[in-house]
Amino acid sequence: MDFTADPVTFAQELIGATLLVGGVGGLIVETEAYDGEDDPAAHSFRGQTARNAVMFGPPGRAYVYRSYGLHWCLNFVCGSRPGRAVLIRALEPTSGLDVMRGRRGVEAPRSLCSGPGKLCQALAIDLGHNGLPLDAPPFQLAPPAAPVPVAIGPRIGITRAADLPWRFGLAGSPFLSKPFRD
DNA sequence: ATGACGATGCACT
DNA sequence: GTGCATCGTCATG
Repeated sequence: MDFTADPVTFAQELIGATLLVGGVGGLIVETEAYDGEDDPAAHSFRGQTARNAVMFGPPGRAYVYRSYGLHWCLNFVCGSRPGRAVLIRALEPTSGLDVMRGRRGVEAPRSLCSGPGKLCQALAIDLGHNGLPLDAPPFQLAPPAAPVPVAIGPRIGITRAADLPWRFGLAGSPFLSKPFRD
């Protein structure tokens, strides 16, 4: 995977890619792009801080942060300029289903990783993963085996720049955090 | 030192 | 569809 691609491009390229953490995970079916200091919704919009420092480091690392005081969210730092990242929002579980069921406390595969906080719980991602390279254990990342149909829509859960169509998903997938409007 | 506010998920109506 | 848990981070004083 080309981590130097800009986030809007990279977020689309990630749809259909395989993400495993410690052998547990699945196919990436939903992502969002965050485009640095030009993007009012990005954590890096107001410059570098202790929390978002990883976003200003080299691409190809994991940026992990806590959301609403209780969930973790996973991003892939990317691009040729600092402050860019792609939020991983949902997976189609393919490996380690029982492990994920145990961590999540739910049975239905479609409820295992259908949201940024859910997938971090299912893959046991926390602050300890912040800054780790994505091309080395415990991470395994592989591009899509074949081209996939990508749906496009506005990003979720933000108040600024909420109109930008920077959410991407596997068209028609039942594993999305929320369906796309056709 | 303090206060406002989330790149959410879940239970409940 | 609505309400709320829950706390780190950041801007402000």
